[in-house]
Amino acid sequence: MAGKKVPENVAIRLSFYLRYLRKMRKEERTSSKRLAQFTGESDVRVRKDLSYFGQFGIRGKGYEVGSLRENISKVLGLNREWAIALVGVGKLGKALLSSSAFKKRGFHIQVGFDIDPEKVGKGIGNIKIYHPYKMPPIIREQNIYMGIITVPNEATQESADLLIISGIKAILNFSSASVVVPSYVKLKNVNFASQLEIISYYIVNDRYFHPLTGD
Amino acid sequence: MAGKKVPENVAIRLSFYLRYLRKMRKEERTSSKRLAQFTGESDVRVRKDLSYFGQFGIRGKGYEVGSLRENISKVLGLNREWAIALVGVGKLGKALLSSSAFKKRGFHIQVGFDIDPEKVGKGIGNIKIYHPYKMPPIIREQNIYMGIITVPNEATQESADLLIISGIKAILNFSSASVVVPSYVKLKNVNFASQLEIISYYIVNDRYFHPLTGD
DNA sequence: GAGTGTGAATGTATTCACAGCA
DNA sequence: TGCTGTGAATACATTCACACTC
Repeated sequence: MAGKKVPENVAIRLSFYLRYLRKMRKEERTSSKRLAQFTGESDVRVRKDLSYFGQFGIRGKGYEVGSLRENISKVLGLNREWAIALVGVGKLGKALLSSSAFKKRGFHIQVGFDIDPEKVGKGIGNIKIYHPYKMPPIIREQNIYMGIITVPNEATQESADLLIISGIKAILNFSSASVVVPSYVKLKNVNFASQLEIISYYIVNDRYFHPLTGD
Repeated sequence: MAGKKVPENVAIRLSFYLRYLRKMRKEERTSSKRLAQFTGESDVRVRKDLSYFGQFGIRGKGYEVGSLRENISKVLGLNREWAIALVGVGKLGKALLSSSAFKKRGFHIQVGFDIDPEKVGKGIGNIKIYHPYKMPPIIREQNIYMGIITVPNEATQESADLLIISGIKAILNFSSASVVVPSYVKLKNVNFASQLEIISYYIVNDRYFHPLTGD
């Protein structure tokens, strides 16, 4: 927005600030200090992060909760509804479908795809399941920009390819296979095993590195 | 390990390198260039990342796949089995239980906890479900260091607290509620809604930022 | 010649220190 | 006085350039 260099992963922090602000339905005002405490950041960092996108506070007073919530939402692109396609309606897919966290934030899984003939044609909740070959027309018609992949590893790349030719803009990949996408498509990998590997690294390296001498 | 300053999130990249090396069961040798291509990094970065932990390659030749795989595994603490406790055996919890990705990497979900009387006492696959009040003795006896939380938001903090008094060292939190943990406990949040918010940010900001002039 | 390993240089993110406003 | 907002200083991560070894 402003002409500043915006740090690469400010988005994840904004998302955290927002989570705090959403809880504060009661309070009128808050401060960078309180935001910081809650999110585990420093107060300067909170102010700096916000400053990349505008001047949302009042000097001496703090931030007005409601308007800050609005402003951050706008920066994150959450002042609208997002329609989502789910590819792979297995256990994980179904778990995501039933998650209320999405709907509350304006993310609507609107259609599902699966090759299982048992599932195709049926509906789960109020979404319909189609065979993947129907992706392009359906995704185009419904103005869907985001896709979630929860298929077995072997099917990951082809699922991504189908989403891409359907005109999707971003993919959230839950499979542990890696995917290649053209640079104009945003890809985010959420690999559960990787998460545990990282945790493992932190645990064992705390053992190697002496707790007092630091690194 | 060595006296170098190790970058904060080298672990996630190591985890990616490893994924590539695991696929290469056939090949004997590889190079930083090929690792880079596959993982979307630069070859220098690959070499630098590896150099923080030792000298694993041969000048002029490259890396021996098997030994590099071993070395990275050791750095990540994957040359052992990790026992895991699962708190919350709902849809997501069950999806994780049935995921083969964990077992293959030495992560074993060994026990589950849930307050639902329907589930307590029964087993799913070959793990048993207990009431949460049993956490401390069970986790201690079974040498469990990692906990995964997949409970509703309201129950998140108390689940974490129980894990912590049971002596857990690290927590992977799938709930969208934020948790406070003492500094000696590693916490990793995997919040699905956050992931989508970040994607949303990338999509809308690509619109603001001109595609050619860059940022 | 091919490819690793690494100090030095550059680029990016964070923190400091303080000016400015309610 | 209290708290935001921000240029300047510092710390950190990445990339460059090249010495080194097979």
